[in-house]
Amino acid sequence: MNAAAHVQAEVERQMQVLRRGAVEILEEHELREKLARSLREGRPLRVKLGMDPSAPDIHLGHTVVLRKLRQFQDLGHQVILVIGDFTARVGDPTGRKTTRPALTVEQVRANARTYADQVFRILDPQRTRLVYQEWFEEMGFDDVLRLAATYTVARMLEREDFKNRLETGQPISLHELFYPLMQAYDSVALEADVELGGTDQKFNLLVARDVQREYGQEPEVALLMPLLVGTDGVEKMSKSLGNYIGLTDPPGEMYGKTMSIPDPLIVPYLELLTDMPEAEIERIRQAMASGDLNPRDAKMMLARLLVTQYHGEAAAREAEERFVQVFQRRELPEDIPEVRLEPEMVRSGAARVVDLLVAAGLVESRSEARRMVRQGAVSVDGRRIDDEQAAVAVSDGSVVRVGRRRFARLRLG
RNA sequence: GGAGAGGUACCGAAGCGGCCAAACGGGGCAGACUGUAAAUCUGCUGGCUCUUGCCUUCGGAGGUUCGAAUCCUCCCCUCUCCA
Repeated sequence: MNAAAHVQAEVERQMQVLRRGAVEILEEHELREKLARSLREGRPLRVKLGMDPSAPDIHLGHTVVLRKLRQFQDLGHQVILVIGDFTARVGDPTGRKTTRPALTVEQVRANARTYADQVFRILDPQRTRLVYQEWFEEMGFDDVLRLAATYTVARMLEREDFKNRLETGQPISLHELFYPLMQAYDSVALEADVELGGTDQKFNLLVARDVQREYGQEPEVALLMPLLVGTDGVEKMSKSLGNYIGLTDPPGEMYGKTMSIPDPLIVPYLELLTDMPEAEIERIRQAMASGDLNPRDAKMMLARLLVTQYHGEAAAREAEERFVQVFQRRELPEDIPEVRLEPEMVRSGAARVVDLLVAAGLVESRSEARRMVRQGAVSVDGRRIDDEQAAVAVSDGSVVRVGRRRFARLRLG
């Protein structure tokens, strides 16, 4: 095989890896050319990802793109993470019905640090550059105008977010129109070869290509990954919607949350969040469709893979055992948090339910405690309590349970 | 600069002097059913007391009234049309 053929084969191999899960690559042939040139010249591609430092906690939704970056790294390329410290002070309008609040410099820096910690659970630090948007600090007004001149209002309003907000009478602050331009300029400043983003970033990435051209650069390739649907099965995963699985969630929680996702999410999750080979995913998909595989078991496989990835195999095994014990067999977990009761709460071996629930921190208010009791969600030592006034017999080690998943073990004296 | 419309609980949205802690829908929580899936059914969804009431809540600050989410004044914010 000659050199050219080698390059060709390697390009195809890389393309196959990079295409997994991707919704769209703009343009695919450009990526091929860039990869080929990179191989010929021995120069890694500069792959850019902008990170919004307004939400410091990373969840599995973010990892879809991060994992793709990791694949680039494993193929020998260079990743540049742009902490959007400057744009965070502007506020990204993406997917928002209203304007995001601007952050202070201190908030942004603090968030960026916690962000970085989590990011390196996925990325290879050796092949990652972490940068702030320093180039904006020294831009003069003439530079800003030059940037602004690269785009027209009409084109800016093509963007769906803006269009929707305009049509539904939602406010759009003037400065928000600058966000796509600023993100685009990042690519100019870094001379990015490739930029990653969720499909919601499509507009921004397209603007970046245009703006790069305006500045005489070769446009970057935009690689769009799907937005991960959250545990509710409807909305995209996000912290504010509460439908997320956090990277730092403890093993048990990570396992449990995964088990609560709707069935249609199993395959996409396997595809986007694990390294399971595509052929195997396809087998699982068919087995579920034909009824040979209970989706629950596929989900358990998924949950185990995810917990293994972030907490190790031992933790995953343990999480699974606990899950089976508590939720499938409805037994008590081993590690119930203990709560010490004030002696005066217990009179002749009994205490009022409401007091118990509040003292154990299982409910947020006395009213909620009453509601829970009325709805039959409360049990003490396995006996359901249905009278909110009841004084319940408790002893050292008694277990109070609210609903399916809230427990407390009482300690007296 | 001018003329209108509007800001209600987690979200959407009724209410327009007392019967409003505030209809209805969504979401969330709990129960039944289950695979912590989906679908379905039922209930709950400000706090404190405990069922009688009390306290906080309807953009903000004042005011009128026995009594205001509802009326008045000023302020803040948003939208639409005109210039």
